[in-house]
Amino acid sequence: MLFSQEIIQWYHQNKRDLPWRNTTDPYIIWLSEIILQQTRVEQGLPYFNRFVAAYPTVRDFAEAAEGEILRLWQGLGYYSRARNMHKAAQTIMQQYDGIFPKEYNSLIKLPGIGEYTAAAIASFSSNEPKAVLDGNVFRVLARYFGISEAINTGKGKKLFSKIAEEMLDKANASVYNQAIMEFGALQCKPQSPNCAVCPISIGCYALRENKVNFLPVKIKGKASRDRYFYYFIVRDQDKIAMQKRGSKDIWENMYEFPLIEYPIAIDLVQLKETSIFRQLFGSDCELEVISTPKKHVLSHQNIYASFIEIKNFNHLKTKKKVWNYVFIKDLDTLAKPKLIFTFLRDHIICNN
DNA sequence: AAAGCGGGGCA
DNA sequence: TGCCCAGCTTT
Repeated sequence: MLFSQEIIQWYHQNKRDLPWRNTTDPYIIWLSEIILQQTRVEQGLPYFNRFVAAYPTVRDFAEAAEGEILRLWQGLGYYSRARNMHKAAQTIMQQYDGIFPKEYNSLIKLPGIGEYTAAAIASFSSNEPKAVLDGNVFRVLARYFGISEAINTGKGKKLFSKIAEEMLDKANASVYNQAIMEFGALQCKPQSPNCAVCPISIGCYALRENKVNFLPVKIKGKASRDRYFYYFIVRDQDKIAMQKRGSKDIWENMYEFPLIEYPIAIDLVQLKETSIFRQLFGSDCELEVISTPKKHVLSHQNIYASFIEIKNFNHLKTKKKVWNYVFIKDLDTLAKPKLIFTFLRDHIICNN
């Protein structure tokens, strides 16, 4: 049997029942696809359900506030996805009269939609014959055909893209695309794939040559860099100082406590002597360490975060005019990075 | 072409 | 620990 037909048959027998598979509505499929970028199905599933409930139509999404969307996205990571979705939804209201496009060539122009996502939405919603190429497809193709070209170079992507298009069952693009991804996720897994019961083990290069654990090939990225964050808990009765992060760094537009970032790890005495600390808090307040340096790992950074409460703080004696104080009861309406909302939860300042 | 962007799960 | 996950955008 043909490669594509074997994969499709396997899919019909082994597929998971996932909510976004019961529709051809491109809006719903878009929600699921953006959420699932670089994200496991189990992690994304509860977010998908929340977004469908909160924004049943693309109009609802477009009319929401960015802060509300980010709050719903809180904890999922790669927050530019949420900001780009908001822009895309507004573009669809303006340029497509609120009708979510199904054509690859229209989808690819929307913010946050790249080649993979455009192919996925187009094929799932209207069976347009565009092959998806995600981490699963790279792995299945690399192993089955024995492709040792790296998957994260321009040359490699071009090569794999060509093979993916050749293997696509053009008359059944929707089912085939979902099938090969599901096959990669459940059967041809990164670690310990289930080669013993694989329907395409005959013909698999990697199994034959004992290279399953060496394919696909990926060029390693740069090592993570270390950053040292000193967060300050500044209370004013039933309020607490919060600030919104800017652009060109992690967690854009999300909220955190007043922060001093320092290039190296330092202790409280050194911290109080820094000019930035004096500008923010003066020199006659007391500090109490609430949480000693906690390592927060991102894909490309290690953040060592300390949480320090400022006592006896008189803002009138500093150059900084006023902090943005937020009622503690309103904290849960703000979108915060994981590092911040877990701190709040663990110290019972608010639930999330 | 390479870097930047989260958070979680698993061996 | 290192690697990977239904990748995209910016530099």
